[in-house]
Amino acid sequence: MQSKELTEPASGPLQAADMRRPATLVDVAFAAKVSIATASRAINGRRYVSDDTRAQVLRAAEQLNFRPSSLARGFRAQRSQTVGMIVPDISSPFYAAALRGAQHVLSRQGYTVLVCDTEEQPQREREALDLLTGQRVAGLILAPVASDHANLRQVLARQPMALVAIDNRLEGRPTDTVLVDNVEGARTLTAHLLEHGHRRIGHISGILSETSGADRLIGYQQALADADIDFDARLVAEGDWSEAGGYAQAMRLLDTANPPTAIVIASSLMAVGTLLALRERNIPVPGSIAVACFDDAPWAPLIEPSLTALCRQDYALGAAAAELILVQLGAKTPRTEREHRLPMTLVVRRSCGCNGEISPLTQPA
Amino acid sequence: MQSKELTEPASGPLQAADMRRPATLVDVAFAAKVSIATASRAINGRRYVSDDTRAQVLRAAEQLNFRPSSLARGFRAQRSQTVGMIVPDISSPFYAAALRGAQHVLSRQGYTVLVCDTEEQPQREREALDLLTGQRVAGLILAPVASDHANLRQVLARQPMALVAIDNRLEGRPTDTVLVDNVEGARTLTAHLLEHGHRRIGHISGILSETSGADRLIGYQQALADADIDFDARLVAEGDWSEAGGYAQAMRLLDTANPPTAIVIASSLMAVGTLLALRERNIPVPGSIAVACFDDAPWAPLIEPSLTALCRQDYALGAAAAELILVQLGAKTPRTEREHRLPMTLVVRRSCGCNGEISPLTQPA
DNA sequence: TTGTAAGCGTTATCAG
DNA sequence: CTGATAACGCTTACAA
Repeated sequence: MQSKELTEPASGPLQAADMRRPATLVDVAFAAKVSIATASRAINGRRYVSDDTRAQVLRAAEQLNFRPSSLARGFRAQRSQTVGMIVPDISSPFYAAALRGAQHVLSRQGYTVLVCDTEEQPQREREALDLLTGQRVAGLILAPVASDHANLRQVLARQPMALVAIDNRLEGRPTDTVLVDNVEGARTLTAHLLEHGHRRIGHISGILSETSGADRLIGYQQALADADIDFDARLVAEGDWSEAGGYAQAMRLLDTANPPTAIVIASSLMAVGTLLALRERNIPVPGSIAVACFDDAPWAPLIEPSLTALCRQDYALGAAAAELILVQLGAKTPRTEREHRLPMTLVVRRSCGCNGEISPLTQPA
Repeated sequence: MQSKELTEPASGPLQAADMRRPATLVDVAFAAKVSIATASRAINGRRYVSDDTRAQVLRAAEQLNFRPSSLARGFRAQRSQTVGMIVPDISSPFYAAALRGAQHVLSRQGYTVLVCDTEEQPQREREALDLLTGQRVAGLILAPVASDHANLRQVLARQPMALVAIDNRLEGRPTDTVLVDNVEGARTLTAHLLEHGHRRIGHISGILSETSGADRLIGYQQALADADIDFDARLVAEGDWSEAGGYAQAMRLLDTANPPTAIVIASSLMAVGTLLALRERNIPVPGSIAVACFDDAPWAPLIEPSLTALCRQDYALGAAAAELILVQLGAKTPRTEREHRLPMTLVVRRSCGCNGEISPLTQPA
């Protein structure tokens, strides 16, 4: 008795393209003179639609500029075509590149990426989690800062959601994880400085409560052990990844009774701080103190002296995390490991004491 | 006759917190022994709810770990609490910082940010627009690359949506826009090199079909005109913002009959390319050729010679764009201009010929 | 092959 | 102040 009203949009059929309301499936069905079900099937490329009908519907959709509402779809599916990404600082080149990689992979499968920048605050990490939970994201790529993940566990208990940790391991919960091979990287850097003949090698570490920071320290210790050198805790200064932190910790090491002749630094930003400290003290690099660090950057070959650094593949890291999300969501992708550990490559320049060349470009795209 | 079934969730009341389905308003209402309508009012802090009832509802919500579904809300409102951001390269420090600024402002108002990276391809810009349109984003922050915005206009005709352009003007359509003062910046750089006594100043420009590239060229020309110097088109080489482009265009300028004695470069990345070219040719900087560029970077003080550059406030740019979105959405925010032109400040270092100091830090946070 | 109708969670309208 | 109910756009059993 009311089938006419049902197929016809409340505000009348769409005739002009300048209507103030996005076209809906009802509009399309009406224009193509079919039922909504048929229109839906045609749009989604399902079987059991005659070629004629399909063409008709697609033409109508085209004409009306129809864009299926992801909101309605997600609402019905109880899950949005959306993946959240929570990072401590999206303006950091590492996370920005990782985001790019993730977004590249995900957008190809029709997902969009919701970014949340926690500004390094656990409080904001919790807020972000709530926000994304409310959005019913299908998956979450998380670069954890807070070590307390009670609320994360709580959320996941009620919300089935693909989860991949990046950069740091998520302790206390088996989770797909993508990170760089921090232990091996630190071994490589330290071993390289050992090859230059250094025996008193310092380490400006990252934040040690983060697994990446801890792992880098472990690698440094392993390399020393491999060379039969006793570990001296006085040669380790805990930084906070930042340039200012690197500066401060470098000063601390320089002010010890017996300063190192070489330093392994856990980030290039801290290396910059260190170089500034050394410059201030008029200590020649690599002459009096050699330096090698993590996290190569585009400017590493240009500074004085050019930085010997480990190159990480941030884009690949984000892309790998996204792939893992897709795997968990059952999308079509190759099966992958539980913990991806991406290798890093040493880019030898001059700060370590080598005669590094002047290379025009540094990081692979 | 069925009110019992309606207030009680289909799968039975929620008792344990480990249910496999997020709590809904129905669950909360049931637990608080009120109607869904009342529960909704209580949750949303609306009037006409007794304090007792409200407390009861909030307690139930808390217990059940209730997170209102943004999907359902958005679906009902025909608009998500979401703002899209389309940029050509999110791993570029400028866009990354702008994203951070935007996300900071928007998340404080309960919005989340959907990022799309177009990888500089107009095709992907169109796809991103479709994706975000489907998501029924409330607003869109767009850093345009494609000059053809026909489809954008088409989309906007049917979808009411807050829109703010950043970085480049969106020609042919009055749009809120936030950009840096490109003309003034180029004038400043050029004038500074003029003060050093240079009369033959070249320009490695950005992409001239983008308004930022065009404006920078205009500023360069204006400064020359102000100094009564005739414009010589042979001194302008159109780059593409990239390091490789800067290298190539620098070589081109060097290979002309009468090379410039100073160069204004439209981006720091291109300046790096230029410096590498000059180094390759053994041309001392600033001795034989002085250099000054746009887009200061953290590593600018560390390279050899340290770069004289214009500092842009990317974070502020993103934040301003977000504010404009909020204004358009009628949220509570101060009224703002139609076109924001953020000033840039000249950071004098050594590549221009000044005796720039070694500053420990560069960019303001 | 096509059509009908239920239902996803929320808010708004209207009746009590 | 509170409760019942319709509606938002879409997918999907199920019916034809």
